[in-house]
This record gives sequence, C-alpha cells and structure tokens, in this order.
Amino acid sequence: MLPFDPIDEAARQWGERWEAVPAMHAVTSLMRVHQLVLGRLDAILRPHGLTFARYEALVLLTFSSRGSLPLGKMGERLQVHPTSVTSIVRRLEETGLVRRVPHPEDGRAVLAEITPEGRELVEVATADLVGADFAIGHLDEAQLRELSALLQPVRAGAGDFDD
Amino acid sequence: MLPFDPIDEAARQWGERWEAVPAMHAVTSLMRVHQLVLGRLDAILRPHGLTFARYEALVLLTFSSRGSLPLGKMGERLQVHPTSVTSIVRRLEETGLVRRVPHPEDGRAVLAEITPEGRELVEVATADLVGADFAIGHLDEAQLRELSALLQPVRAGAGDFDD
DNA sequence: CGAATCTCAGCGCAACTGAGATCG
DNA sequence: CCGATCTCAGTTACGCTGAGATTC
Repeated sequence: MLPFDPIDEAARQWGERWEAVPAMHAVTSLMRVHQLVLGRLDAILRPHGLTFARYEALVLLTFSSRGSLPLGKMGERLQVHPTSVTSIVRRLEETGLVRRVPHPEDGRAVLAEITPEGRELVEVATADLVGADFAIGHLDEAQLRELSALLQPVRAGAGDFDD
Repeated sequence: MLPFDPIDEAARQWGERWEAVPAMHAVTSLMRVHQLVLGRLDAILRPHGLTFARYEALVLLTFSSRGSLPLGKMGERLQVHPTSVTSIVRRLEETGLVRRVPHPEDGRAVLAEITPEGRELVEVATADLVGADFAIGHLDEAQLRELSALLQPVRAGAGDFDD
C-alpha cells in the first residue's frame, strides 16, 4: 500500500506544469473508482457465470412487459454497440438464460426473451449485489444521490437523452 | 436519442422490486460516464498514437526526477497488473517514446526511461487534453472538486493508500 | 431503391494465469 | 533457497470497423 494518495500526488505535480488540475484529478479518480467497482461487481457475479454487462442485459429484459426486447432496443437502452449486443445475447443464450425469438411483426428484428432460468438467476444475483451495496458502500445515501446528480450533466451533455 | 434518461428509468423500475436504488443509480451512472469520458480521451489521443493508459504511463515518467522508473513502481502507481506494464512499455518503446534501461543497482529490475520524443509528445497531447477539459467540461471547477471528494472515500476504502 | 436490423470476420487493446529466467 | 522482478505464451473478453444478408 502506498503511503500517500497517488492521485493527489499526481495532481500536485501536474499543477507545477499544467492547467486543469481539478479536471485531471476528477477524471483520474473516476477511472480508478470505475476499475475498483467494476472489479468487485464482476467478482460477485462470476460465481453466477455473469459479467456486469450481461447482468445488465438480463435485468433490462425483466423490466420489459413481455420479458423480451429487440436487440436494437437493448443496445439503445444499455448504451452499447450493436455488435456488442449480439455478443452479449449469444453468451446469455449459450447458458440458457435467454432465447432468440423472431420478431412477430418485423422480419428484420430478433427478440431476446428471458427464460425462467434467466429470471431466477437475476433474483439471486441481484440479492448478492444489493447485499454488497453495489460495491460502493463507503458512501451513504445522500452521497450516492449527490454523485448521481454530479454525473448527470456529463451524461446529458453527451446527448444520451433529451434533457 | 432517447426521450428520457435511461438510468432514471431503470432506477424507477428497479425500485418497484428491489432495494439500494441510490447505489444502483450511482454505479450505473459511474459506468456510463466512464465509458463516455474514456471514449473521448482515447479519441483525442488517437492521432498521437496513444491510448489513455499509455499516456498516463508517459506522464508518470515525466514526473519522476530522472525521467525513469522501474516497471514495478509504474504498475504500483498506475494501479495496473505487472504484465500490463510490460505490454504498455513495449508499445511505448516500439514508437520510440521510452527506452528500456537496466537498473544500475538492482539487476532484476528494468527502468523505463522517457526519451526526448516522449517528452515532446506528452506536451502536445497534454495541451489537447487540457484544451478539451479532459472531456468533462460540463462540470465547473467546484463540481469537479466535489466529484473528486465524493470518490475519495471509495478509493481509500479499497486500500489503495494510507488515509 | 434507401434505410433498418442483425450477424460475422477481423483487428486492437487490455487483463489475467502460469511458467520461466535472472538476480538479491 | 526464497522472494522479487520482469518477460513470454496463451486465454479470455470487449469494443470497434467493415462487410454482408435480410427485410421494411
């Protein structure tokens, strides 16, 4: 373990030569926290044979009224590349958590439909994640809301959605 | 573009069945913002032949007093796996931005030493990143400091450093 | 016909495991 | 001999580009 905060130290040296110290510090912190949190989430999900990306896809399907969505819609909601959706759904299909079903009205589209096994696994995995406070339990509820609020304009500014 | 905030919508549905809504919202936001920011940083650095990971390694070397560090120290500071350091340094070496130098005292260790070309490239790339506000310009300075402060306990809680 | 939807091949990058060489 | 340091081979995963098939 380092005897000092490596990001504070980097920011200190950065400030001796360059501008934008607060942005550099915030972005570096964001990168590091992302790495930490994702690593823990994947560790929690690994015994269930899931990655966080695949878990998110499964949850999205449980939220849909019919338990199925066109792959394109999934990519839109999950903010991932179309070919990544193909890959995610293929993995979920291989483990029997979703099925591919032809779209009843649009012959071009394919629906991913969650199976009963998929629904069961979401419940178990979610219990684990909630029990672990989503690997971000060092913050209380007020701080979590503040964090979400701070990140919101960055997402909106990227044109993710109408705001 | 979606007519609503996909994370707000997911959190709403989440709350109808499960707990820990603020944690789920914050972590999902963190994932998305990371993806957005990293994508833009890599896009800025691509014309210079750098990824953000390689840029960070170069900057670390410019901060060292002799312009060189043992690979192990680099991994510790950058929080990356030892074999990833080998890979990063190899790429930087192939493009002439660093040199491998035997450690003068420890025969086991190898120093990565930044070259004059490496120092020049860091200056140019940094100017681009600072000019783009590190791809997080939708936040003002006070918000950036608040974001860093909120993320700090998560990093400290992971045992990255003495706090 | 153009546009939308999905799939596939291929590339690049990164993380990790396991093994080995070298040296303190 | 043990541990530290680095390298290499191989695996896995993911994201993207470009191309193509199918359908609206």
